[in-house]
Amino acid sequence: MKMKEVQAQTGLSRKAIAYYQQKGLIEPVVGENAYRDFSPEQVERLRQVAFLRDLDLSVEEIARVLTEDGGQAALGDVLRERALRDDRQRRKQAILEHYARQGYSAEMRRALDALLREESVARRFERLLPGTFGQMVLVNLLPYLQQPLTTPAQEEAFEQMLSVLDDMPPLTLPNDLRDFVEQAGQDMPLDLMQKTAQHKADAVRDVDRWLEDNRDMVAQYLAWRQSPEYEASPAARLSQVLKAYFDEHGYYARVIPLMRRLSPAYDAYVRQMLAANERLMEQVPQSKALL
Amino acid sequence: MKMKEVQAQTGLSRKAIAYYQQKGLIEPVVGENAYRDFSPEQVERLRQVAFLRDLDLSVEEIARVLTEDGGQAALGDVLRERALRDDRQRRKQAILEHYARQGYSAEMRRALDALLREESVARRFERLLPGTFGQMVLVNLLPYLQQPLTTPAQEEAFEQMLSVLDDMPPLTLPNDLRDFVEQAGQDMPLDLMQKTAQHKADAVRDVDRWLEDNRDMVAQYLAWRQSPEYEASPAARLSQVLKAYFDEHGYYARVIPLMRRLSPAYDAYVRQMLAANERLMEQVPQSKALL
DNA sequence: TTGCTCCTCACGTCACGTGAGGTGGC
DNA sequence: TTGCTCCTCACGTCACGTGAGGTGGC
Repeated sequence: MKMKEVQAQTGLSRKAIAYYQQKGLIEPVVGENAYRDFSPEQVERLRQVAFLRDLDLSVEEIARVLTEDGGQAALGDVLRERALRDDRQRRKQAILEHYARQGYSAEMRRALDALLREESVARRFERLLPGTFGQMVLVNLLPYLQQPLTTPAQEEAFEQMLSVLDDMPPLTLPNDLRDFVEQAGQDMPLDLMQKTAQHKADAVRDVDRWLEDNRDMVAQYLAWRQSPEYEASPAARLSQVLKAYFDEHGYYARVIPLMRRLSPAYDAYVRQMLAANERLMEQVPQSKALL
Repeated sequence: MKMKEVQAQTGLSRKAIAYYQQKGLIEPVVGENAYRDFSPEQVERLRQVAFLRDLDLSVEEIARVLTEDGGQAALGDVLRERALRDDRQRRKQAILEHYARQGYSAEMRRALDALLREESVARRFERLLPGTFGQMVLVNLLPYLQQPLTTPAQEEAFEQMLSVLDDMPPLTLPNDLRDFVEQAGQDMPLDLMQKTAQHKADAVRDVDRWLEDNRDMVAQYLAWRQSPEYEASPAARLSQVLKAYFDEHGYYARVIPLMRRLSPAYDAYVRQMLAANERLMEQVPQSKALL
């Protein structure tokens, strides 16, 4: 099939098609006269490209979504990124409405700064930890990023954190683990993640009480974690891969300390968590086996 | 104040500042050595530019918003455009989620096509009729644009309509009328417009009944329309200016007929409206004076 | 002289659009 | 030969970023 026909069938322009070819989305046969020849499958693919472009996916996102392998996971990533972005968009709209009514104020500027910090950190984590992970890690940090930075030292810590994140390579999972994560993430909407993070923060603030209230669950969890089923499950491997990744690229050694410097509240949270961990070891000695 | 200091105070980059200067947002004094010198007022203005850019307004939008005269109206325009855009965004997100679950289907393509038609018409009306007007005209057409186009003739009518709209010059109102429109539009959120349009369509479908139910209101309205207060009000002038604009640029002569060709439902609506008008003249003879 | 500030090009990004000028097919 | 299809440059868009290479101020 030649150019004109393909344009008619897909609704795409000559230039758009050439551009998608240049970006590697299709590889038509190029004849001796330099004419392109498109197979029906390529036309179908172009139809999909047009559809996804019309939904505002970037060409690069489309390339990821339309690969045989991991397309579903890539689509999940896009969907989740969009959900977060739309949420920020709404909050920006609210600030703008506020501005329309009251004019510029330093307070609005601070609110926007927090939003922008959130945005830049979000983008980094999306790059590093695709899929549900990026979001989970992010959701744990977001509440602390929303507080205003008051000292230059805090701002510097923030900038340093960004550049550390920029220097980290993205986590790449073997195909089976990636699919496992994607599956697990399917039923994990954003608000549930946020609730879980909140719940964890609450638990950490008063471990003894939490242990009291959840004794059975803790026992079950520990049993599972030490069971052969767990050892054989993708979850176990995933956990190891993650730990190794975070260790190797200085997440614990560099990112966490910078977060603690820029947010006193996060610092307090980490200290509570460390203390909580110790209490857990004391109260539930079997948990030591998890280290 | 020199470059470095301005960058520090505003958080803007050297290049961003130069770009805003090039676009005419600020005009610093340029000395003999080609060094720029910024006044405190210009720095304050740059702060506002930075704020609005961070809220994703384009530089051109910012230029309109930050003019002495009509800035408030321009900001209102931006706000309303964003509200419509966000709404379309959400519907795109819904289609994408649908795609993620079920894969590509012709039905989804049709739904998206309707959305895109809406988008391109919306953009045209935003250009032609800024402020609340564009939205009001648009909201009246949207329900009909959402239906699928089944014949090539309908698609052609749509394309022609777009090019007619592209050839129309934007309506420019004198300052006082523009401010009047902006004031009136303040308390007119989108959903109210949609309800009003729906109510009008219902009324037109059964005029006699509507006249019956609203006899008092109609009488009051007619009295007002013929009162000297109305004649002296901005509303009267506005109505004349609008009619002249629509007449002169072929809205009645070209756009409406094309809409009727592309949407049978709209055609029916227009015919009902014409009939309703005649009934109105019969039943309420005073209404003829409005012609 | 040195280190810092500031300047002006020039080129790149993203997803194409808009021609200009030329060739191939029927 | 004519009209149509297809091609390859080249340049533009938006809001800057990233240098390179040069000058001014203290």
